[in-house]
Amino acid sequence: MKTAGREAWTLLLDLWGTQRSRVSAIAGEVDLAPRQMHLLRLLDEPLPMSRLASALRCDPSNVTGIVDRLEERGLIERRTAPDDRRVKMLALTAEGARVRDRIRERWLEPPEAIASLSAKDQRALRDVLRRAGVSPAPGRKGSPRPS
Amino acid sequence: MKTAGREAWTLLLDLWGTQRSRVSAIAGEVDLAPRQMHLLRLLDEPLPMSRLASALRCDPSNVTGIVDRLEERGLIERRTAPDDRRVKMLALTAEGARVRDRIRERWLEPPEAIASLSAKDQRALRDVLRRAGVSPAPGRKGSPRPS
DNA sequence: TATTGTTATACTCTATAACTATA
DNA sequence: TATAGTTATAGAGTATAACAATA
Repeated sequence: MKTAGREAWTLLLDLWGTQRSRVSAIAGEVDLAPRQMHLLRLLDEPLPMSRLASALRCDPSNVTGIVDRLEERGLIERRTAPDDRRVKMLALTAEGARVRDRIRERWLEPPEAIASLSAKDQRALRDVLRRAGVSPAPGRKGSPRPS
Repeated sequence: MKTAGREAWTLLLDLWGTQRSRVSAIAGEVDLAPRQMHLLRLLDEPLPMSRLASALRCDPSNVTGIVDRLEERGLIERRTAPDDRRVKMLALTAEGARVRDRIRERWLEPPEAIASLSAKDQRALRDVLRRAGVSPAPGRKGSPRPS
């Protein structure tokens, strides 16, 4: 009964496992630590630091350090929000946007296991996952599950 | 053309993103740090430390510390291999096996997004992923892609 | 009073390089 | 010489709690 769901999940976890090396590899290519790479990857429009903390699913106090290092590298900058001077908006510099684009390009490239599927299987996979109603991380466009 | 594969991959990454909180949650339930939880999760038969390093995809020097903490907690023990006295086999204690079982039970429980799919969709997902030929992590049984 | 971000603290994870004890 | 594991080191991520500035 639930067997198919459980096996599907196990296979997803295995596929996920192979991605650990990918994260290090991509981070290494742009000479950033993994979390710094992820923060940059998630940034489009300027966002308050608190939003990044929830996108990265970590405590807000961590974001301070990650942002410090990205700012030292000249990839992002902190801008005090005009309407509420407590919040700081994180904005990409021109260089930061270039690095982010490079990260995304690599990040969104499907791994061999997915790329080698037949076109039909790829469509089937996409359709099932759409129906699974996964909500994208904050900072990304996309339509969450209909209510 | 490649659009379906790319969208499928994006959806998988989103689903993956939701698992970060799950890891912390499960680790918290058994009062272990995330990597300690993962090492325990991967252990069945006694394995040399080097095998765990590759299963965890990290440098062997890290395994020393992770194992130290698990050993202090009485969850695993180091046994010198009789045939090659350089290698240390990691073996679960009785308590370690109990904790590992609890971790696995939670770990293999499909998240809401998968569990709420129709039985038909779950089977379709499983079948496509089987065809994707993902190899499981070392230390697990399972048939890798047929050659 | 409540909230945003920072700091201080203590711990864990990380890779690199040098070391040991075996082989 | 080569390999399995350790130690030392330095840097990064992690949550908690206390704090400043602002609301």
